[in-house]
Order: sequence, then structure tokens, then C-alpha cells
Amino acid sequence: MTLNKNTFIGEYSYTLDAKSRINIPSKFRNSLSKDNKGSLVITRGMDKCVWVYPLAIWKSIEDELRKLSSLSSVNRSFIRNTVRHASISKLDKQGRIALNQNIIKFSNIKKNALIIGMVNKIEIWDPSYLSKIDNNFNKIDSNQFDELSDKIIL
Amino acid sequence: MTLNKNTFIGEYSYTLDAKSRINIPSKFRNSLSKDNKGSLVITRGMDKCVWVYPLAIWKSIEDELRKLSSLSSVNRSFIRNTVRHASISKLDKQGRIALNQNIIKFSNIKKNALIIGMVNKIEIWDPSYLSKIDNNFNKIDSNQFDELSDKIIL
DNA sequence: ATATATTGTGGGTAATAGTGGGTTAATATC
DNA sequence: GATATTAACCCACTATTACCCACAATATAT
Repeated sequence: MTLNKNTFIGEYSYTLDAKSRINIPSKFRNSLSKDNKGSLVITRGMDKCVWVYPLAIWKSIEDELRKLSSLSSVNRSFIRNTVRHASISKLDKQGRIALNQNIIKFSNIKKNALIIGMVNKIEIWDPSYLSKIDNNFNKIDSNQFDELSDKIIL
Repeated sequence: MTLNKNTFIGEYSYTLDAKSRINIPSKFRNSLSKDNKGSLVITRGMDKCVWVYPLAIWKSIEDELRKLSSLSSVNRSFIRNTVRHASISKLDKQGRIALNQNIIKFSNIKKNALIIGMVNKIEIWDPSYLSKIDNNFNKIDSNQFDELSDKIIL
């Protein structure tokens, strides 16, 4: 487990239990740096999914937001929409976090959920919704990535 | 062993055991640089095969991804599709890695598997599927390689 | 040619991971 | 202030994984 700290890759399938708790993959838990003390920030993703940040990373996002002047109305609404749905959660002894009803409704997660590492954050998806997105993705002309292919060599 | 570090060439035939473990050729293991500490990143190839990167190489990919802003939906899909099927694995004492069910299903590998050095990464193939691909390859008009001939002198 | 090291494969066991549920503490409601 | 509801905490069970040892086959060295 020599991957960088607070870095997440891979896909895992878990279930929400009756108490709306979901397991965080142990590989992700191990990747969390100590200074997070097991705390994560849960918020709405820009897609219809849940975003989960290590607390330490979230703090650096807050610092960025702090730099945005509230004189600009675009900045104000950006800050508002980024922060208003965020909440802190601590991993329980078994390594789970509890999702609140708001975020469950927003992401349309029912019993099953996919957890996906997105390098600096974690996404939680309703599997059937994500596979719909995937289909669209495959239909999209992959030329959309041509620009990226100049930057990244896989 | 005068080949460059983290460089892989050649083809080897191995078997997956009952626990889905597969041996990594000892020549490849010896070629791994020390800073990988025996860790590899396993992911889906762009063909129907498994791609295996030395961890050090993967990290440089990851660092590039980290620079992409999640405000762009193209970036988000690109990151997601690049890392979601990736997982880190450490060589066990006997020099094997374990393949998970997802990647086995994707690559259609059963009992036998071919391991092929691809210079900067390793590919794992189902032998019968690869030979099908090979047939197609022979049918292709070799003019397709004219473009490459400008870049590489063999 | 024989001894020694290395390589590829198989399997057992202990530790960890994932899931469910019960009990107590905190908060809200009437 | 009593009760209902929610959240935090603890314990328990099962499945999976990681770790270890074993051994045959091959390669290397003496």
C-alpha cells in the first residue's frame, strides 16, 4: 500500500444497510492520512453522485473558496452551492459512514452502491444510474479526449 | 539483465490457480526498479486484456490526472474511466499477483494466460482470444503502419 | 554429473474485511 | 418533563484475503 496518501483508485460494490450506513473500502481507509483522524466530508457531486473528501483535502478546498471575492455574484453562488450540502462524518469502528436522507435522495442510491476512487476524492453512485451514464459515454465520440491525449500518455 | 529498469519484452505462458493468482515472469520481476517495492497496478487494457504497470509508472499517470479540474465534465469522465478499474497489487513471496473477478471477466481469462512485455507495461491475455486478434492483424493491410514508420525506425 | 539455487504451482491457516443487529446516548417532539 | 426518534457505539458472524510453507521442475554452478 505504497500509493500516495489521500489518493483513491478502483471500484467497489457495497450495500447500504437499514441504517443508511455504507462501508468505505479498506484500501481507501488505509490511504487516508493520519491528520484526517478518520473524518470525511460528504457532499453532492457535480454529477448525480456523492462526493467524499478526506477532511484534510476539503480544508484546502475551503482555503481556495476563501480567496474568491464575494463581490462577484458568480463566486457567491459557486461558494454557496459547493458548501451548502457538505457535512462532516467520522468512520465508525467497522469503517463505515452514514449517509443522510438528503444526499441519498439526491444521488438516488437505494440498496446497492458503487464506490469509485477518483484520485483526490471518492464517488458513490447508484449502479444502474452510472451504467446509463457509461452507455452515453461509449456513444460519445472519443474525440472529446483527443485534447487530453496530448497531455497524458497512458 | 542489462535492459533498462521497468522495461518488459517477451512472451510467457502461465496458469491462473484456484485463487486467481498468476505468476509474473522472473525476468519482469528483476526488471522492476526498487522504488516500486514489488507493487504493480492492474487495470483494464484498451484491448480486451489486462494492463499491468509498475507502481512508479502509474504514479506519474496519477499525478497528471490530479492536475485536471473536476469542474469539467469531460475531465471527470476521463478520470473515472481511467482509474475505476485500477487496483494496486503487491507481488507475493512467490512472485505472483492476484487478479480480481472483474478483470478476469473483462479479459475472459480462464485457466491459461499469456503475459506479454509491452516495453513500459505488461499485458495479460486469454491465449485463444489473442490468436483471434492475431488473425485479424494479418489480414490488415500493412499500410496502416506507414504512419508509424515516420516516427520509429526498426 | 552432482549439488545448489531459482522458478512455477498448490494449498493451509490466521488475520482482515464486510455486513447485520442490539444497546445506550443524544436530540427532538409533544 | 415524558416520550419518540435518531444517531453513536459496541459486539458478533461470515467470507475473503494475505501470509506462510511445501514441493516439483528447471536452471545454474562446481
